Amino acid sequence: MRLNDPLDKNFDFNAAESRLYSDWENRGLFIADPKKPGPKFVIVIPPPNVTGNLHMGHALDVTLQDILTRYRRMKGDNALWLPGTDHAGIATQSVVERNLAEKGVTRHDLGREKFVEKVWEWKKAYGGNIVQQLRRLGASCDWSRERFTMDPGLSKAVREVFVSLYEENLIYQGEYIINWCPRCHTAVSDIEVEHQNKSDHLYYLRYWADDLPPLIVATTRPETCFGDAAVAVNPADPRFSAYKGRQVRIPLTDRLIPVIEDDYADMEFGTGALKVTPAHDPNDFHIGRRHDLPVVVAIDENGQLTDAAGSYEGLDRFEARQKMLTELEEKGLLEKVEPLEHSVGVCYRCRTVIEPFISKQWFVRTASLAAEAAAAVRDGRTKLVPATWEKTYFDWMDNIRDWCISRQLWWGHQIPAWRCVSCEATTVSREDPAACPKCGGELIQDPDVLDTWFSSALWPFSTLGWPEKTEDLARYFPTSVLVTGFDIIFFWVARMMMMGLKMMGEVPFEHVVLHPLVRDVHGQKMSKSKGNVIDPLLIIDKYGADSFRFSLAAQAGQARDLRIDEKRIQGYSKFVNKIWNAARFVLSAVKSDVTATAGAAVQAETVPDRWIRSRMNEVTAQGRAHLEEFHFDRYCDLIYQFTWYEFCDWYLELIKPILYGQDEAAKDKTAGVLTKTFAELLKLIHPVMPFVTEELWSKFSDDGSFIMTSSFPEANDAAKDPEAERLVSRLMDVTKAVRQVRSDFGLPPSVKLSPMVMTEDADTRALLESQGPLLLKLMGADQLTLAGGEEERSKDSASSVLDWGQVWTPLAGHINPSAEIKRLSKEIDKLNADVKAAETKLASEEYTSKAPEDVVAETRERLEAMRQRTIALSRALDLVSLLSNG
RNA sequence: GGGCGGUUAACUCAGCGGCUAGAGUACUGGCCUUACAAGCCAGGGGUCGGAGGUUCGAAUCCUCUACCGCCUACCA
Repeated sequence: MRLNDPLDKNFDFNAAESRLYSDWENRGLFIADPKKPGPKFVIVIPPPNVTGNLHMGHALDVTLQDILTRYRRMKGDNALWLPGTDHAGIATQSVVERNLAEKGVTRHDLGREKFVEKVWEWKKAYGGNIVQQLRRLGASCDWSRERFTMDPGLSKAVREVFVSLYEENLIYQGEYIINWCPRCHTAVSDIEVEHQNKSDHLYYLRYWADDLPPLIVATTRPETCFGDAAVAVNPADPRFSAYKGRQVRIPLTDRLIPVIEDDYADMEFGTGALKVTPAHDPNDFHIGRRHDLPVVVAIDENGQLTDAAGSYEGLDRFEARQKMLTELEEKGLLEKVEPLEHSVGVCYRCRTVIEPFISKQWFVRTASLAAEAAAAVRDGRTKLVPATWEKTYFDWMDNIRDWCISRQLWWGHQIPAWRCVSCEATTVSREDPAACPKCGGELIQDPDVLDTWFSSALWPFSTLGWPEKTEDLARYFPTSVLVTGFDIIFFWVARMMMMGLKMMGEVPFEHVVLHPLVRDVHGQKMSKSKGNVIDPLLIIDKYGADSFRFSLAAQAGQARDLRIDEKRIQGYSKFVNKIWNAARFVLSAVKSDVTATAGAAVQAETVPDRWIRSRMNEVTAQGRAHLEEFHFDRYCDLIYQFTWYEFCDWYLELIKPILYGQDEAAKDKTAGVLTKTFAELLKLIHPVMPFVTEELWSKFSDDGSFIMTSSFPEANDAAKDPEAERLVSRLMDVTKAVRQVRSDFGLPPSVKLSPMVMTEDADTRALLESQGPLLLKLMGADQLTLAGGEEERSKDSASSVLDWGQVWTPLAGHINPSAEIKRLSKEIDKLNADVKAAETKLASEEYTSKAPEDVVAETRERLEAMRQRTIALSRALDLVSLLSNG
C-alpha cells in the first residue's frame, strides 16, 4: 500500500477538472445499464437550445440535477441522467437567418430545402458547444444516450403523436384569430405573447349616422377602423337607444356598418360604444361570430394596411395611425384624445407588437388533456416542489385554451398533413403519401412546422425510444424528477404532463422540482441589453466548478429569485481550500488506504472519536433527508457547518495531542476513526463538489477506485452516542470559557494561563482529569487544575462561569484594571436586564400548565445560569477593583 | 382586474408556534499556534415592513395595511 505524494498547498482545479471529467467519461461511469437491478432514478435534462451557450439558468438547473443523480447513483440506485438539446425552431432559424443576412442572403433566396440544409450545417458546427459547456460543470450525464429533438427517432415520435391525436380529433385545423408576429412572420401561441404596460392614448372618433348626432367610439387603434364590421353597445345602455338598428359611417370612408347590441360592450369604458373589428382583435372576433359579421382584413401579415384602407394601403400600421390622426383632426372626426395606461402584447422573441390576425392554423384540443393533467397533480401522482406552484398550475390548466401548434417557419418538424390539389381533401399520415387517397390527385404538404414545444412535450418518453418498445423505455419510464425553472411551467411542464398521460397513460415524472430564477445581485433579470450577464464559464475559470456549484446549490431555496453574487462564490472557494487542507492534515496521519478504511469497522474509544462518529452519523441522516426532500440549500449548509466548525475546528484540534503523542496504539485507533470519518465526509460532499472530492479520493488511494461510484454513507443508530456528545460539549464550554477570559483581558498567547476549574460534580472532574490534556493547546494553557471548593480561589483571579461550574484564571500583572472595571460593569448591567426578562418569561410560563414541562425547565435553568454568571462577574469586578487599588 | 411571492444584522439569505433569532460576506480587537493567514480565536451589530388579533408563549398562525417584484388577463 503506497500513499501518494504530499499535496500542494492549494487545489489546482483548472488542471484537475478536465482531467477528472475525462476519466469519468472515458471509463463509462455515467452510462446507465437498464439491466442493473434495484430502484431506478431517472432525470431527463430540460434540453437547452442547440444554438445556445451556457447561462446561469442552465448552470443552476444542471447543478441540481447532477447533485441528485450523483447522490442516487452512490446510494445504489440505477441512475440515468439523459441529456439532449432542443432544435428551438424560431430561435435557431433566426440565428441562421441573421448569419445569412451578413452575406446579404435571405432564406427565400436559398429556398426551403437549401435553407434547412444550412441550419443543419450550423447545428453540426455549433450545436456541440452547449453540451461541452455542461461537461465543464461536471454534469454526469449519460452522453451515450444524448438526444436531439429532430433526431430521426424523436421525429418519428412527433409524427406518431400528431397523427394519433388527429385521428382522435384532438388536433384540428381551423380558421381562427391568432397572435401574429409581423416581424417573425409566424403565428405564436398565447403564452408566447408577453404583455407590456404602455402609456398610450385613447382616441374618440366620430362615426356619423345620416340624421343623428355622430356616435362617439373610443379606440386605441384608429388604423383598424378600416376593418370595422359594426359598432357594439350594451343592450342595457339607454344612451344609445336611438341608434339601435341604425347604421353609422366609418370615419374617412363611405362604408356603413350596423350598430349592434352585445353584452361585451362595457358601459363604464370610453363612451360605452365599441367598434368591432373581427379581423384584428380577439374579442371582436368572437363578437363577430356571435353576430355573423363580415371579416374585413385591414392589416396584412407584414403589418401594413390593405386595400380596405383606401389611400392608406401599403402603409405600416403605426405610420398609418399618425397620418390618419392628422386627417381625422382636419375633417373634424376626432372628438378628443385621452391618455391611457394599458398593456400591449409583444412577441416573446423580438418584442414586436403582436398583430391579432385571422388565419388557418393547427390546434390541439386541450380541454380533456388538461383535465387529466390537472387531476394527476391533484391526486398526487405528480408532486410539485415546492407545492405552492400547484395553484398556478391548476389556474392555468383549468382555464386552458386550445394550443396553436403551427408555425410559419422552415426549421422544425413539418406538419404531416397534405392537401390534394384537385379535391382539396386533407390527408394526415404516418407515412408520406404518394397521392390523394380519395381521388388520386397530387398532394402538397402543409408548409408549416410544429411549435418547438410540441416535440419538447414528448421529451420524457421520446428520448427513451418511444414509439418503439425499447428496453430503456420499459426500464426508465416514467422518470423520477424533473428539475426546471418555474418560468416554463406552462410552456413545458404542463404540456409534458398532458402528452405523457395521453400517450403513455402515465405521468411522465413523480416530482417536479421548480427552482428559483437566477438574477443579478440587484435582483434584475440577466439580459444582454442590460449588460448584467455573468458568464458561468468565466466563473468556473476563476473559482472552479466546485465553488460555483456549491454556491448555486446553497442558494437554491424555496424563494423565487436566486441572486448570484460573485463574492459568495469566492467565499465558497475558501471552503474548497479548507477541505483540501484538512485532507493534507489527514493524509499526514493516515495509516492505511482510505478506500479500504472507509468500509472497515473502527474503534472509537476516546471521547473525541466517539463524538465525531456520533455527529457524523447524525449529519449523514440529516443530509440524506435534505436531499430526499430536495432541500439543496439545507444540505449545503449542513455539510459546510459540520465540516468547518465541528470536524476541522474541534475534532482535528482535539485529536492532535493524540496523533502527536507517544501512545502508538491510541494513535492507530484515532487515525482509523479520522480516516474513515474523513472518507465519509468526502462522499457527503461529492454530489455538490465532485471535482475536489474525486481528486482527494485519488490521493488517498491507489486502487484506482472512484468516489463517484463509491457507496454513499448510511446512517447507523449504533453510532449514536449522546454521552460523548454531552462530554465534548462540556469540553468545548471549558475551552471557550478560558478563551473568552483570555480574549476579554487581551492576553497574548505568550502568556500561558493556568486555569482552575471549580466543580463539585464528579462527572465533570472525571472528564477533565482524563481529557484535560487535550484542551491545553486549545486554551493556551500550560496546566489545568481542578478544585473542589471556592476556598481555593486565589485573590488575583478573574472568572468565567459556566452553568455547571466555574473557571478561574490568574491574571495579576496581565490586565488593565480600569478598562476591565468598565467592561465588567457594562456586562453586569446587561445581565441584570436579561435576568429580569427571563423572570418575566418564567412567570408567564408558570402561570399556566399549558406550557410544556421541558420549556419551563429550560427557562428556569437559563435563569439560574444567568444569576450565577452575574454573581461571578460581580466577584470578578471586586477582585479587579482590589488589583486596581494596589 | 385576478393570483402568487417578498419585506429578518451593513449586504445576500435561512429559520415559519417554544433554546438568549441564525449563516455567509462585511466590520472590530487579538494572533503567521508545524492542515489551512483563502487561516485561527474572541467580539460588535437586528424592537424579524406597520397595526391589530389568537396564544402561557408569535419572526413563525389569523385579519387589515404599506411598499417591492413576478405571473396571469378579451376594458376597446
